[in-house]
Amino acid sequence: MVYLIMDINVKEPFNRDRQFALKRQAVIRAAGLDFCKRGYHNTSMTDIASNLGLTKAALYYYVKNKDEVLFECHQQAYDAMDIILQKKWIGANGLQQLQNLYCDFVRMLTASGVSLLTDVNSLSELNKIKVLKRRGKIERKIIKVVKKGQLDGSIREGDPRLHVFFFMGALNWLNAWYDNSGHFKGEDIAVHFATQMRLGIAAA
Amino acid sequence: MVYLIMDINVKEPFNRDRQFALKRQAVIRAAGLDFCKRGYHNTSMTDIASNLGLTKAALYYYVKNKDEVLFECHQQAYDAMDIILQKKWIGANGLQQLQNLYCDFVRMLTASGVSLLTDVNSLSELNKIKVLKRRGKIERKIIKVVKKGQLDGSIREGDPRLHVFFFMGALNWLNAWYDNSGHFKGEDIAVHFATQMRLGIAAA
DNA sequence: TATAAATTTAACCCTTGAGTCAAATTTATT
DNA sequence: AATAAATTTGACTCAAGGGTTAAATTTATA
Repeated sequence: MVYLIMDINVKEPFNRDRQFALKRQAVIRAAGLDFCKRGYHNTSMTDIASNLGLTKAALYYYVKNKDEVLFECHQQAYDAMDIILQKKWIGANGLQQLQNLYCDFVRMLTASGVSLLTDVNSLSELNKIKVLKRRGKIERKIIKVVKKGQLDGSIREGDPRLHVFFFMGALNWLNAWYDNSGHFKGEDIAVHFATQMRLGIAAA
Repeated sequence: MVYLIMDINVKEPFNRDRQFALKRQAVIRAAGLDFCKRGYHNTSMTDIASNLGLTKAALYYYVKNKDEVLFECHQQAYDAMDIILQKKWIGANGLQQLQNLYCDFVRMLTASGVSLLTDVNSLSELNKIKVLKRRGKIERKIIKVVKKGQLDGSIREGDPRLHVFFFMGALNWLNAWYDNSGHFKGEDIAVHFATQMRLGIAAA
C-alpha cells in the first residue's frame, strides 16, 4: 500500500516499452526500500507485491526472479552514484570536490527512493561479482579524488583507502536508520555529513 | 574447519558448567564471524556447525535455536562495548574521551572475534526489541560524551545525534570489509579511524 | 575402570517462500 | 468496439533449511 514513485512525462506520446520500463524501475525502487527496512531475506516477493498493491503474479510480470530485483537495486544505486561522480566541479580542489560529491550522495539517498544496499552476499555468485566489481570501480574513483586532494594539499596525509572506508561506512549505515518521515531532513543530514566528512580528512 | 577461540584458564580446577559456558560463548563468537562474512540468512546452522568441526546435533547441544545465536552475538558485542564505555579516562575532555572510546571499539572489533552485527531485523520480535533497547542505551551514552565535549568546548557545535550516527556508521561498516588476514592491521585501523572521527567533530 | 558428558549418525517432520501456470478479468489504447 | 496489455485468482511444485530425536559411540573426569 505504497505509492509508486514513477517519473512519467505526460507530454510524451505513449510508448509501451518505455512505460513498461518505467514501471519496472519503480517496482524495483520500491523493493529496494523494503529490503532496506526489513532486509532482503525478511522480505518475501509477496510482501513486495502487496506493498505495491499488486499480486505476486503481477510482480513476476516485471521481474524474472528475486535475485534480479536485488541486483537491479544495486545497479540503480550505482547508476545514481556514477552520475554524481561524473559531475565536474571545475576549479575545485580535491577536498571541495569530495565534499560536493559526498553531499550529493546523501541527498540522493535520502531523496530519490534509491537505496544503497549492503546485502551483497545474498546475490547469486554471478551478480555478486558484477556488483562487487562495480562497487570497486566507484570506490577507486573516490580514492582517486582523495589522492588528488593530497597532492593539491587540501587533504591530509594517511592511507586514502582508510579515509574512504571510514566515510563510506557512514553512508552505508545511513540507509539503515534514515526514515524520510522521521525527525531529520535529508538536506540537513547531507550538509552535516559532508561537513563532518570534510573535517575528518582536511589538511591542517 | 576453524579453530575455536576459547579463553581457558588451565590453572583453574575443572568446572563443567564453566567449561560448557565457555565453549558456548566460543561457538557463538564463531557463528558471529560467519554471519558477518556471509550474512545471517546465508549461513545455515549446518554451516556454522561444520565450520566448527561439529555436527548440527552437537551445535544444538549448546544453543536453543538460530535466533538465540544471533541474539547472543549482539549481546557479546554490546557487552564488550559496555566494558569500554565504563572505562574512566580521568582528566580527559569530551573529545579525548570519545577518541579513546572509539579507538577501543575498533580494537575490540578487529581483535576479539566479536562482531557488531547489523541484521537486527532477522531477530524474533522480542529479541529485536531487547537489542534495539540496548543499542539505544549505548548510543545515548556516546551522545552524552559528545554533549559533554560540546560543553567543555572540545567538540564543535552541531546535532550530537548526527555527529554520532556518522562515525558509528563507519564502525558498523567495518565488520563488512575487515579481514584479519587482510592488508590492514587492526591497530592501524583503530588509530586511523579514531583520528578521522576526532577531526570530524573537534572544535576549531 | 566407572561414570557422565560430548558428539555422531541418520534419519525424520514441518514451514516458509520462491517460482510457475492457465484461465478469467480488468484496464487502457487505437 | 476491438485489441492487446496488465492484473487477478487460486492453485500448485519444489527445495532449503530449521529443528527434533533416539540410539550408538567417543571422550574426558574422577
